[in-house]
Amino acid sequence: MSDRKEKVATVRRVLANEIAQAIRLRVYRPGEWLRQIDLEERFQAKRFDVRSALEELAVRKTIEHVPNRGYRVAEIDLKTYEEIRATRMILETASAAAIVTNIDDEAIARLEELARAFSHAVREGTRVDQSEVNRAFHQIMYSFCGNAVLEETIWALRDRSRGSRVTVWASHESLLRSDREHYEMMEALRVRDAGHLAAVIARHLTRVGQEERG
Amino acid sequence: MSDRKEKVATVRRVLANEIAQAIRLRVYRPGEWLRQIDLEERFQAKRFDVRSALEELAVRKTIEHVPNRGYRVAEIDLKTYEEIRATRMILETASAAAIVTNIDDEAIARLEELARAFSHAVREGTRVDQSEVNRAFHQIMYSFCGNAVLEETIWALRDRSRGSRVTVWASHESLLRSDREHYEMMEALRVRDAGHLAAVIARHLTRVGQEERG
DNA sequence: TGCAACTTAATTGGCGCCAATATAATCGCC
DNA sequence: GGCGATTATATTGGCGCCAATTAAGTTGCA
Repeated sequence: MSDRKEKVATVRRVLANEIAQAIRLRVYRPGEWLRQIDLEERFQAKRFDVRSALEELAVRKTIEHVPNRGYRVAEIDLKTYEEIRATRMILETASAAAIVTNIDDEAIARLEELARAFSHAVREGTRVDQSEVNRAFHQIMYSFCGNAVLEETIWALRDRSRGSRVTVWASHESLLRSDREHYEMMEALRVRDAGHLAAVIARHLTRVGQEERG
Repeated sequence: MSDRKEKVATVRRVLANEIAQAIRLRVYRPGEWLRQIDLEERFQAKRFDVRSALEELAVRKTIEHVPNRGYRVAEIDLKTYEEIRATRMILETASAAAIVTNIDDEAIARLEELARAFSHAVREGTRVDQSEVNRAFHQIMYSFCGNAVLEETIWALRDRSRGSRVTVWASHESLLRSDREHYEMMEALRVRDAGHLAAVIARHLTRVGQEERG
């Protein structure tokens, strides 16, 4: 409508997101150094833009900056991981109420699709496939919390916890449980049961944290 | 202890914090343009560092970047302000429980001091004095939530909401209420009443939001 | 006098060069 | 042959220049 808040997609912003995606896709793994020359070639970008993008990601804590050494994919320690998990727990369970009131049937249908896609990925997909489908599912769900800032904050935290060396789904059993929980979440959404939705989300996050230690 | 996670204070990071502080102190007001040449002189920094610092603040959403126009102090709209408030509400009330269990007498004594300093600032200080003392009070309190990530997240949101054009304490009456609430929070801390602490925090945030509209 | 086109001034931002630094390789000594 | 010192190589990062862009100022015309 108005030209007020037009989001300007600068080169560095786009590049930062591309690199962030590559990190999610495990092209670059936690602890790995991101050499500027490689990035220049891979993304066909100028050196300056690469540096800007890396700086942006460092501010977002996706990567870590070591002066005169460069940038590497953040490798978060267990303590920080637990802290992120706890903070996510607070925000994600709190958003359940708003999601339940705002969600519509069309969105639930899209979630249904993604839940099935996840079931499929569990059987024949790669870890990355599973992770991306799972991401898409939650992206739709949280987009209905009706609070852009809350949404951003949740995703900032989720992206940060990617830096964990431990795999998110440690066992195949936990993958199957995540799978079932997607359907359980949708059931809670259909009957507009905020408490139930929050409970499923909490259970999911708790489980992930516990498997780590065990 | 270990040299592992040594926080490196680069020039740009220090400068970014200095500029952020200047914004908090209302040296630069919401909507105002930050000219790079001015910043160079004021902070005795090289142009490149100024630009890096501005980029960092833009990523942190403290300022806003308009290509070929420059950077200006973010001027958040009412909707975003409300969203930040709602998110803060979630996080800050949720941290009450941990604060209550972790706080010690020495910290409460320091809070007592700051609460008195605030009372004093209400009577004879400037808006900025009041704001900074208030900030110090909450900084100590939230530092006892035992979760560095949660703490960071809370402060990121608080700093973002500074960009609001509306004054935080609209009336003198609301200032007095904030003043009283500091003592009420300490009382809750002394008797280890998490519920009460959360309630005071919630009341404070709700009130601030309501005065805006009214 | 008001408005539009043009000129001038101020400001931002892309970019490449090279010095500073870290890492790897080589060499020499024990 | 192992290990420390030294040289060579690779990589990062500070910085200044100038083109591109925008804003301000000025002139001319209706």
